[in-house]
Amino acid sequence: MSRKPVGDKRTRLVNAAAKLVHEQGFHRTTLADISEESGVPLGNLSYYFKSKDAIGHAVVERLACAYDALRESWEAAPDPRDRLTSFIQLTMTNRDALSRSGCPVGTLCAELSKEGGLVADSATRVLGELRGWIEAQFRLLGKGAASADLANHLLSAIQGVSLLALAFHDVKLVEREARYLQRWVRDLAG
Amino acid sequence: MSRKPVGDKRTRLVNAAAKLVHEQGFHRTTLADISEESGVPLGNLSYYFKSKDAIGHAVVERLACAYDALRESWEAAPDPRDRLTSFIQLTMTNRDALSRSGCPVGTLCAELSKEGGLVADSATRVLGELRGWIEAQFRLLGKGAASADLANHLLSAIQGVSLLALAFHDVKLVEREARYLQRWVRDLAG
DNA sequence: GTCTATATGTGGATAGAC
DNA sequence: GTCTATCCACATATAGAC
Repeated sequence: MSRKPVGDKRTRLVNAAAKLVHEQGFHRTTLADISEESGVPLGNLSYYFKSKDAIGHAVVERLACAYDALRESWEAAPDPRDRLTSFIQLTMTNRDALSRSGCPVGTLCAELSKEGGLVADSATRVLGELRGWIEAQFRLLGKGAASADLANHLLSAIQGVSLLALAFHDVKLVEREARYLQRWVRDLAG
Repeated sequence: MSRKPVGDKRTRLVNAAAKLVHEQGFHRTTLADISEESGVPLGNLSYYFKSKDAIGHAVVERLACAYDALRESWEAAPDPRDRLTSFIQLTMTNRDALSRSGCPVGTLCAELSKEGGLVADSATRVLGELRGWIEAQFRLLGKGAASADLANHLLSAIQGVSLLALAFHDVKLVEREARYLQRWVRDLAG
């Protein structure tokens, strides 16, 4: 019952692809890059994925699962305000990666939404699920019909500061905006 | 003194490249695309630009000039609050293009900042000039040391909503966030 | 299932005639 | 200055041995 280095090859491929796509973007990441990073020979990729888009889709599915798990952990808190605080705290925790490579979902949407396609659509869906969850928290806070706008506003702020942090390579931007948003959530009437 | 269709070839090339880069992104735009869009034969591009990066740089310079002109027009208003309102109004005016292709500067930064290089740096500089101008308006409003944070907050909101509008292909997002920000600027104490 | 070798297409850049 | 034809590198995808 011997075990290979880290998980099965499919998992290693998706992990490698996720890392590279986040750091370099989807177009700039080649199958050769993924092969090297994962240690799986180039020609073997096609056994696990029939195309580069299929790898991209698997990467997005992996992100979707990660966000599912995060939301579940945030829901351990009974107060929706605390849940939103946890969400904002995530960007604070990841501020180094954000200022280096941006938001893994947001930059993917920005890069691929212009051309459309399966990967772009699934990345947008991940963003949409997150937005829906945020909106639900505002609803629980009694914001009613304004909840959708508030969710878009919060997600915009997070995505926007991630983009600025990436462009200016400035961690402090995330720190300051996160503090700003934490106050904003705390001070919301309701 | 006969005249060619629209301006000299160099200008036509940059205009075509700007349009395509905005709509498709930098990597996905090929020299062949630019050749076709501009009507300038492929092999002739090298006479005007020595590389694709040189074209990208010219496109960003064109954007920088456009924003210079915009800021100058906004400064016709003596009240900094009105100037900021004009800035926010710009995204409202361009909401259709934003929801189709995102912010011309922001998406370029998102795409290229991960790899660095001349084009990424100049795109970031355009964003920085805009940020500096916004900060100056807040300073004129007496916001003092908080002006930098306020500028980053406003620019983040604009960039964030542009990204969401692009991902979800939803014009209404821009309309609602613009209204939100207009109120925010109007209600700022000072 | 795993891998080497390669086919096929495309993109950026250039050579050189006019 | 302008344009046609082409080179070369590289990326995706596949063929087929083991």
